[in-house]
Amino acid sequence: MNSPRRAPVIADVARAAGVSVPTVSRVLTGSTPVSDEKRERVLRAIEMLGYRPNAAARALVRGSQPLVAVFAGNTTRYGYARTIQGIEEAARAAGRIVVITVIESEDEAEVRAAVDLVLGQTISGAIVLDYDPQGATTLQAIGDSVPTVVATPSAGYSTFPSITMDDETAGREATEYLLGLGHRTVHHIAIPHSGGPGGRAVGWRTALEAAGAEVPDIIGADWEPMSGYRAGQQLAAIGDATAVLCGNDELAMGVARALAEAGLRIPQDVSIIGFDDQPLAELWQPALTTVRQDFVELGRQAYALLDGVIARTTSRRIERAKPELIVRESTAAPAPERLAAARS
Amino acid sequence: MNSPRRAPVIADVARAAGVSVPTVSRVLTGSTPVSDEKRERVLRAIEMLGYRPNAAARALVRGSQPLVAVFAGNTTRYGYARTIQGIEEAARAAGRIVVITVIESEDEAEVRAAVDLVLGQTISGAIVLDYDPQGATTLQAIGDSVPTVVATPSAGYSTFPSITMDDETAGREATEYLLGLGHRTVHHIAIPHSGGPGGRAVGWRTALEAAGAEVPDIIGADWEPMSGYRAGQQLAAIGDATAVLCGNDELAMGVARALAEAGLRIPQDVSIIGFDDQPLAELWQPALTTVRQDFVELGRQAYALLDGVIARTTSRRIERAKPELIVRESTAAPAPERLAAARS
DNA sequence: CTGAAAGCGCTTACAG
DNA sequence: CTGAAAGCGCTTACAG
Repeated sequence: MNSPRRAPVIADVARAAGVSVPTVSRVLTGSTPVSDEKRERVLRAIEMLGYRPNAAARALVRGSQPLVAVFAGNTTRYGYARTIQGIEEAARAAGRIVVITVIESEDEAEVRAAVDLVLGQTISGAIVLDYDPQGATTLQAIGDSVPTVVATPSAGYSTFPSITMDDETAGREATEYLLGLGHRTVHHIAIPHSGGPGGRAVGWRTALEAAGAEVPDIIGADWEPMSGYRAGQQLAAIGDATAVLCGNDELAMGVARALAEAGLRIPQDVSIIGFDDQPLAELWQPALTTVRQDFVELGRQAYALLDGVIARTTSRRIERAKPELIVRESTAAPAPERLAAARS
Repeated sequence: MNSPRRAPVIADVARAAGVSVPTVSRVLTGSTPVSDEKRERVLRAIEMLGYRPNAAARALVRGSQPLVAVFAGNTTRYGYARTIQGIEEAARAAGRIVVITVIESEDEAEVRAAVDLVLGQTISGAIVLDYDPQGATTLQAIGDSVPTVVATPSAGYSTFPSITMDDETAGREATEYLLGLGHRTVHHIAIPHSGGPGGRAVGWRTALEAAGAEVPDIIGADWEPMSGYRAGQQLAAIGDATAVLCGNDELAMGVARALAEAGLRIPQDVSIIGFDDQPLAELWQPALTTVRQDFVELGRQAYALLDGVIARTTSRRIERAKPELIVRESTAAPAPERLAAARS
């Protein structure tokens, strides 16, 4: 049942249908009219033989395959996974298939090897998920060899057409919300590389400075919940923190657990805001206030942009997907006694 | 910076190096020895021109591309995402790239369209993630057109070479553990399609029957936490439940929230076991007892198996990845008063 | 509308 | 070790 035999080729179809090879090709591509009678015969032969055009041969003459390459630092973290989902959906709907490559390190040789492997394919275009430093290295390795588009959380300085989420505004608004609740300042537990231009940390700092609030040191973390847990322990040790903005929801959950273990109540003692609104955020106890990001839509837009770039209809348009603050149970005005304690 | 120009072809390299085209091909493939001097010249020309072999041309003569297709019902859910991660890692290490296609529905025409799109490519092989009913439909659409392997949670009856997790044993052991703690019976909140041969529900039922325990009706759910929440509300309404085995961790978390809202304590009133050990499970409060599944490893094994099938070294070997029960805080012996209440 | 011819960029025998 | 030739399976002008 699973031992491949020689697949039929276009000549087999032509023979079976009693027409020439180009005629079969014409009914396949629809490029030129074909008489109803011959078309019928061809279609029947295709059906009978189970013929499928050889994409490699087609690509060789056409110059490209209906392949779109996605380069990502990761495929399982929430933002990446969702963006990829959006890209795949849009690509499939457009009749293109997506090859996905994980760029694990920033090492130039490794990046180049991974990129070359893919660029050896006659792909139609590439989408780079520029959520981390590998993104820039990848873009450099791709160069101008293929139409390329980038999806990025922060409005960087990329020369490539790109779709960005407005992370800076998101960070600013979340911080302003907390400040508006009466918090003296807001701590920030950051995912890696979010301090660059247009990043969350920039918006957070801007809001703090505009309000004349003290700007605490950023507590660094990675993307994993356990890292948030450790950051939460640091935060608890600070003692006077009443509000914290976390780089993603997993971090926020880790922080929440660490604070709870330290005897702090959420939101009475400390308010927490996450980022992403992943499915568990609303079920967490207390339900997480968070900045929702529509990654699936970002992915769809990235595909659409690439489509335009390939067709040369668009070039360097920058779209922005708007993040949205979802207020739930993990944020509140600071308790007066906690504020007083902090003051002392 | 992003406008492609004509890419150099092998003839350009040959000309620049002052050798014939086949000689360039020989240094590229290493199929036949080439004099050091010419090899040097060729390598230099390749470097200078930035030449990359055209994979479509290569595929046309070789009959296949270094492409492995992955068909999955979903790319973002924990098990799927992790399995895909394992496949991608292994494939990249072996110099193959992976195209991923989501099969959304069971509709035969849709499945066939998606499969045909991919099979049109001269791929080396395919891996089907048979975690849902689409899996079977996909396998049928692929037929014997290409070397194919399946990764599945339950030891089904597939005629394709496959890697399975031993879901039945996992379900049985988790249930036995709960029974051993003193619970009278164990409820089951099931993800879709887990009741088939080799499935979790089978192991659960087996353990219950072996212990002479009552077998409660299965509460159906999907994979999302909110669905677990609703199932948890149903469970709370039952009143006498003291233990529940959930089809995945997200479900377990939803259940936990619903039970907590109903005033039930975990684990004093109700013990909960999840499935997967996703990263948040250990941070949940109380930390979730769960059945850990190594999906990344499952993915790697699936790739290795496919590799063997392509090379005709292996054929229908069945591997089993062993799930492991991780005991944490969400399970305990039932409280005597709760047992008494249940009895009345 | 339709067939014969050429060509896409490579690799693989075939002769040396 | 190396070049000239053929061929992989398609599509695209070119003539009718």
